[in-house]
Amino acid sequence: MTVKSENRPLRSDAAKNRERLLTAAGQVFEQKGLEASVADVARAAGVGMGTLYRRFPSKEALIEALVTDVLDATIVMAQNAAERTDGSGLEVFLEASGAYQAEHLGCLPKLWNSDHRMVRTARRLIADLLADAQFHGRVRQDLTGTDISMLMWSIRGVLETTRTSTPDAWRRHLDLLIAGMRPAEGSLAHAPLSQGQVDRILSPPS
Amino acid sequence: MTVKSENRPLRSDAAKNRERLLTAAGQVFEQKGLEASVADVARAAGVGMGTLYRRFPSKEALIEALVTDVLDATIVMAQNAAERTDGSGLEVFLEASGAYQAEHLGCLPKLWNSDHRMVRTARRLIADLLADAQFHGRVRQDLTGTDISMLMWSIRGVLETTRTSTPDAWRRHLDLLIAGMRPAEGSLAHAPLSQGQVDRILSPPS
Amino acid sequence: MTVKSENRPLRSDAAKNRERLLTAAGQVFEQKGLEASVADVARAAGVGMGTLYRRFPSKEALIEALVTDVLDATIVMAQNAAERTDGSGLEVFLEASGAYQAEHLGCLPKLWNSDHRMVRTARRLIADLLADAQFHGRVRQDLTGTDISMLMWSIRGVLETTRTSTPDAWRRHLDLLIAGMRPAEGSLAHAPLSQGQVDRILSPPS
Amino acid sequence: MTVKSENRPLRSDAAKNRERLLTAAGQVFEQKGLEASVADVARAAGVGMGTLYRRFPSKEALIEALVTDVLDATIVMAQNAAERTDGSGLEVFLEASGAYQAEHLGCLPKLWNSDHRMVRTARRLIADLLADAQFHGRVRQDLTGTDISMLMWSIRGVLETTRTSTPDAWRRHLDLLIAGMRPAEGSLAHAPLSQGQVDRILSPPS
DNA sequence: GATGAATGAGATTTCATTCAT
DNA sequence: AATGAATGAAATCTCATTCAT
Repeated sequence: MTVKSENRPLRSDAAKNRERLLTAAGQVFEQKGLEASVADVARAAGVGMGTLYRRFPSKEALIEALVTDVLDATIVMAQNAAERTDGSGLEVFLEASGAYQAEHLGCLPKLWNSDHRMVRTARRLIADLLADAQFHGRVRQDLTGTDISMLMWSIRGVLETTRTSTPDAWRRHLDLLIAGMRPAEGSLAHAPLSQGQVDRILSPPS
Repeated sequence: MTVKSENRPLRSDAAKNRERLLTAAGQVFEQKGLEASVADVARAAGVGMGTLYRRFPSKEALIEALVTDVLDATIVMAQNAAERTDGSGLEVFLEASGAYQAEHLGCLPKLWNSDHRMVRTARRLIADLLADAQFHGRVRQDLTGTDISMLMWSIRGVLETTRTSTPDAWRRHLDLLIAGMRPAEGSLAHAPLSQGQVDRILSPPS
Repeated sequence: MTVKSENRPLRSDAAKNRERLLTAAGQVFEQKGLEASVADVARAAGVGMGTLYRRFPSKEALIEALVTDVLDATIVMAQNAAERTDGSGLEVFLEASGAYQAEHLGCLPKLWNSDHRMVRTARRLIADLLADAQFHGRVRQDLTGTDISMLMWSIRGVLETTRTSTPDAWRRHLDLLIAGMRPAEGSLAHAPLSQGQVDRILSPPS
Repeated sequence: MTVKSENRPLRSDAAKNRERLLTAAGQVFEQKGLEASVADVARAAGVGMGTLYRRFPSKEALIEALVTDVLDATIVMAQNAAERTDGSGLEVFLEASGAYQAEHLGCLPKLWNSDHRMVRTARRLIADLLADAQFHGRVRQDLTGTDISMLMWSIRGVLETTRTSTPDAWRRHLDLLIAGMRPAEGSLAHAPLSQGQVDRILSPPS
């Protein structure tokens, strides 16, 4: 499900190196956390440091590429979920996206944290899923897109702690979250975040 | 709400420095994350490096002291909440503890993550609050203590991202979580974590 | 007489740096003692700290490499001395090894102190030299290999103090030691150390 | 056998602290080497750092005081040995002084290394013992006082390695040294050090 | 006079990044 | 284009010495 965002196609061996590096980075960061050294990544990928730095100009760029891959996949998952016609798309998406994240823990700490171009795309798709779920009466009317953003952070929080020992723990938590989303008497006590607030969270005015 | 666990009382100047260091550490780690250097902390506290290391034998110990302070406070909050007689103690506690964490973001990434002695104390108190809430019919019967543990990780996840820009965002998320805890038809799709699983998460067999 | 024990050969520039580091370390430690900083060594070698630590994973490893070089040479000297057919090999060896140590003072304090694999090899060769010398009647019968071990510690003791000012002083002391080894009436008042005792000295049971 | 060299007598509690510090320093340095921290010494002596620094202006001074104590005792031992009328004084002295050093390992590395005022006193006494031994024909005529100096460094070298595990090993080595000192055919191959050379060793022209 | 807390320079070690081969 | 050696700034931690209590 890895996707290249480059315009010019890479030479095939170069592309292969890129894949190997990303796979290795995912595994290494999953095991040792993002503090793992780039040398570890290069070794795991079986390439030299120079090759790594030829593909990715910095460690940060390498991590961002991992994030991009996950976002890419997320968008696809949202699009697939949109094909549901009974309003269950949102739930299907949340479960698919949770599963995908559980298998790509390497970049978890940076996920849903930065103002990635693709985050906005994903957000629009998710907003549609939410509207559809509300239209079908599957979730309460007072939910907004920003609530779903928080929900992603929430799942990430669970995954961060349960990562290794209990890789399916997040599913139980998602059950609880979905239960909370179901229509019910009254409305939530606090107002939702505005979209602008979330924007400011992701790219602080500095 | 800071509490000394030492046996011998510290000399007054030493105690003052200890407080200054913890405060400074909280602020520095809140701003720069736990990767901030201890030199930064010492400078912020206005003391030399040696003083920091006299009080805390390692960076890790310094962080743990921050965690301990939060856990200490959490236990007190749980005890206070237990005085509610209408089963609302759990909710009161979650809201109080969320507010406290939002003001002590410095040690967030290590919170609810390690097998601290006090975590077990807190867990017992929380289990009582949960049982009381269930007894009064305020929350669904199929919840267990481990669900509340995950709920804490979840809130931490939200706080981690919203920390600076939107310090109250977590409240809205807690609304959703509490809504999910309310009694409802059927039971959650997945089985809860066993206590043993959570134990293994916090202190992995290595 | 430096010998690489690595399996894969080093790239030429790396090998050159390795040599430069060992030479520099020998000189710096000789002048300032083993407490000299590794930064001093790196500077003397004209390389960065990172290079030093790429070659030697710790200061201790660097020192051990110096020791290994000396032991390597010592073994060769013992083997050469073994070609003597008149029983003078032991004396030839002691004088050669003394001279070599006098020129490699850098690692003196760690020499003959640790349970290096090569120490055991050297010990066997020296035991042969001793037996041969005894067979030819050049040294007293009640000497044992452990006496020669002590003799090495003894020469090291003299070198430690006379190192800089009087680099040949040890020769006079060796004269005295050899005189003491010559056959004579009676036997030495105290029993020799057992091999086990020396083993325990070099690798204490902890 | 500890001796004060101060002119003005110390107040009794001050003197007691001095003793406690020296005893503690001896033990700590014996166990951990001279790299042990002064805080370790202060703790072992049961006094504060301030007290230590009131008695001894620096770590170096503390070590020198240990050395002074040993030299003091050495002089006494040399004087006692001088009462022998059969020329055995030198041997008696060497054995007594070896035993004393074996029990005061704390300052071993600095012993016989520096140009202490008392070293010259000791040296004169030892020269007398040597002359007497030579007069009685117990040791060879071509020995000089500087040979005995080297002999002390030699024993120190043995003690440095055998310190803990085999506290009596040096006795066997002294047997060998004494055997080497006995009158024999011919003379030692190399010339002895001059007194000036030894002086330069102990206080290098810098 | 004694205490032990505070200091800060300096030691070892790591690692993102660059560059010679 | 690929390799991995070199770099050196920065991090954690120690410890001889000073100084407030």
